[in-house]
Amino acid sequence: MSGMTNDHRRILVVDDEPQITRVLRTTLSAQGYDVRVANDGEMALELMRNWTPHVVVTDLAMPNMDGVGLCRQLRQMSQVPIIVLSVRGQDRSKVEALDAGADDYVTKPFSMNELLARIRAQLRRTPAVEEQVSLISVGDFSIDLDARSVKVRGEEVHLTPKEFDLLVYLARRPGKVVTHRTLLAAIWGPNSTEQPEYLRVFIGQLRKKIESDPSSPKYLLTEPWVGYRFEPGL
Amino acid sequence: MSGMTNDHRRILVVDDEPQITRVLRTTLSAQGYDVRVANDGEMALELMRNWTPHVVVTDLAMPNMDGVGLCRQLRQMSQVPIIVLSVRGQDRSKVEALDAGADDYVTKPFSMNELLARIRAQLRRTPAVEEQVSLISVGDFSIDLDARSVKVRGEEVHLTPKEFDLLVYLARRPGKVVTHRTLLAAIWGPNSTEQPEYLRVFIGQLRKKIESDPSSPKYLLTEPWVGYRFEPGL
DNA sequence: GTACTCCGTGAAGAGTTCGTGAATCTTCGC
DNA sequence: GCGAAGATTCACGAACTCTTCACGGAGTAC
Repeated sequence: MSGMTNDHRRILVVDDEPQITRVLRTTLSAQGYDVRVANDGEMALELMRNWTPHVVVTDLAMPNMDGVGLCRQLRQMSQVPIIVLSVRGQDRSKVEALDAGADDYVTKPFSMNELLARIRAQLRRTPAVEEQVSLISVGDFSIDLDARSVKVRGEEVHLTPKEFDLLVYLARRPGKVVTHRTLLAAIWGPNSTEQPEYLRVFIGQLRKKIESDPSSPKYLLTEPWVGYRFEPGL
Repeated sequence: MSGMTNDHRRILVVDDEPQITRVLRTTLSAQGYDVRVANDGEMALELMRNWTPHVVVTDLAMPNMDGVGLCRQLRQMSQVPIIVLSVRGQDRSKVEALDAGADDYVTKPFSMNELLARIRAQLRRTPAVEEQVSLISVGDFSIDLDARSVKVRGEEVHLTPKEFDLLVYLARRPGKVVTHRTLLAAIWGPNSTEQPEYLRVFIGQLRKKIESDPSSPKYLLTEPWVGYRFEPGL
């Protein structure tokens, strides 16, 4: 394992106790990881939408939303590995967290070497290849994730942030139907999965911008009662 | 997590102490897992070649080849998740095992509930083969679960959500008779098993769409007084 | 033959969802 | 503050799906 660089591996640390986050931030940064800290679950979810870490390390006991709740919410929008830290060593806590979507559970006090090894074990499973790909090229579309620009049939179109996120999510799964619920959770966060009005509006906006005939879409297709599907031309 | 069946999930237990293997085999089998036991590393590797389990649970201290060595060997041939059990709680042992390729490390004595939860967490990452398959291909049918599209004899047909769910449920059990009650519970939920009229209507719709001669069905067959049966052509 | 239950079909009505335009609210730079 | 861009909310017609009902045929028991 030694000799491998940890550069460009992003770790999100979630904890409300500053002394914990300070230690974790320092140690993980020294290992070459890219570290950001959230003080509670809400903040963590917010960060997730823009930053997409490779591993989430979270405390169990937190104000607003506890670690278990955070696991559930995260699992709605992402497959990111989650490591839960806690002073509680009972079976019940462990089982609850693991079944809520956590991948590992470490009891405090823990050795930093152990945590680092467990993080490495999780990172081994996520190839990080997807993140290196900054250019999605499917059919008539060419999407630059870094520049956040989109070209359709060679022509550049301007998309707002939400429109862009929506298109990227669908374009990464060409031909696959994505349910309303999944889309809402991925773009607007797990709490907003009740109002599908967003989708209708933004799909409409997107069609106006990327379809040659918005009234009979060719790329952004509706799957009635289920969700939407992206078909790259040819 | 409850309600999910563990059938056809295979777990390989590696330990040289009979009292441990006996307990693990009994408990895991009771959970519905398919369990096999190897008494040392050599035997484990031998089993791996023919059996391909979904998870390996191994002791650390063993004759011939210890758990760390086994991890290294397994990683040469497989990506199977490995959970290491050990009485040794030192950092060094944990770090060594995890860096050798183990995915989790549980210190003895451990709670069986915790181990079960950790096994579930690992299994979540490696979906069973049958679930990975997003394409059901039987006889004249080709059903893409992700795209929610159905092809019959090469021709694409559009199905509504309920029709699609119904067909998928039957197509996953080709040749088997599914009772009215089971079908209703599966598609409409357990509460709506009182009105079998739904079935007649939707089976009729499906036949109109997928049968070449809906009046004498070839695929969707009626089993009088029992239920329906799906026969893939040829 | 008669009565009964189950199955297939068609169609009508109800109920949801979808697409669209526009109004309102928020955010951010100047 | 002000204005512009984007995000959110609302309303309404259209399109689609689901549910319900009625009727006739097929099979079974007596």
